[in-house]
Amino acid sequence: MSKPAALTTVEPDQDAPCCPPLAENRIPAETAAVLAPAFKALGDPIRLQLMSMIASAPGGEACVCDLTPAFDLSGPTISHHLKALREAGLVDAERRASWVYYRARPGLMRRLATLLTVSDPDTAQH
Amino acid sequence: MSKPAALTTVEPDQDAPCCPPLAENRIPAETAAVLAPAFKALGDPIRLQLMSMIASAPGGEACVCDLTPAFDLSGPTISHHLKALREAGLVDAERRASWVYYRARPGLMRRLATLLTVSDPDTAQH
DNA sequence: GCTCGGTTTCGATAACTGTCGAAACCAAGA
DNA sequence: TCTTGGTTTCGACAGTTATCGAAACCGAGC
Repeated sequence: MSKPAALTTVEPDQDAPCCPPLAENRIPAETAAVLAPAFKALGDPIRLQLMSMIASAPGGEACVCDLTPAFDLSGPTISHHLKALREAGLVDAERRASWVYYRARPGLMRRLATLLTVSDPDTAQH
Repeated sequence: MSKPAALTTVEPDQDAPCCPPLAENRIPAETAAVLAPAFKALGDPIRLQLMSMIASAPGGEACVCDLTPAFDLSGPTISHHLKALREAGLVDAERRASWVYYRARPGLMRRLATLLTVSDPDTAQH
């Protein structure tokens, strides 16, 4: 590994063919291994809020300089959480001038949402 | 605490009014604090598979005796993971005769799915 | 009541995570 | 080039988690 110059976005098979809901078929171990890290990344209140702030930001992107002061945490700690979201493939980072902007990657989010989809009890047809 | 007789199902505000998608409004800290533990519970490959096996089981319920041998892990370890899902409010457990059956709680799952919903790029109207 | 099979709890241990301050890095401007 | 402000990385520490074997628990059946 030749020092990938920071801000790398690891993407866990971002564009894989989308998965049927969790409740329809037993998901294979490989799929679980790929998707669990994304849920794990969302499994922290700070990261969940960060994700929401980024995804709901006007223009679809949020500056770290806006994210950091929204929490009672140090800069390094916020950076650490953002890195976790990045490595989970949930967000992308881009540096422009002095600031770094984060943007949500809807692909994986959509895949997770589909996985959790539960058939409506009324329209269910097992 | 007077020994709650095992198999307690802690439910994190299961029937709270459902939340708008993560990408539409910045979610408040309280909501994040309530929902993050559920994502965290799904953030482990074993638990994700367990959840899938339970939710997709015929009749909507799965016996621990069927779940345990599906993994190369000890009984106590599987029980530990099931407890995590229980405490996250994702599943319910019921003992019938000698066996314990697990059943998915669709309410919270639906809430999580809604939270992750991303508006389709085509039909988006920001 | 005693035993037995299934399941959970307990106690221990190794590995991981969240947090911080210090240091390094990077782009902009003086 | 030097400084400055924004961001990430490093190193450390406390708290949490995954895993196991042993022990306890709980119904069923003898």
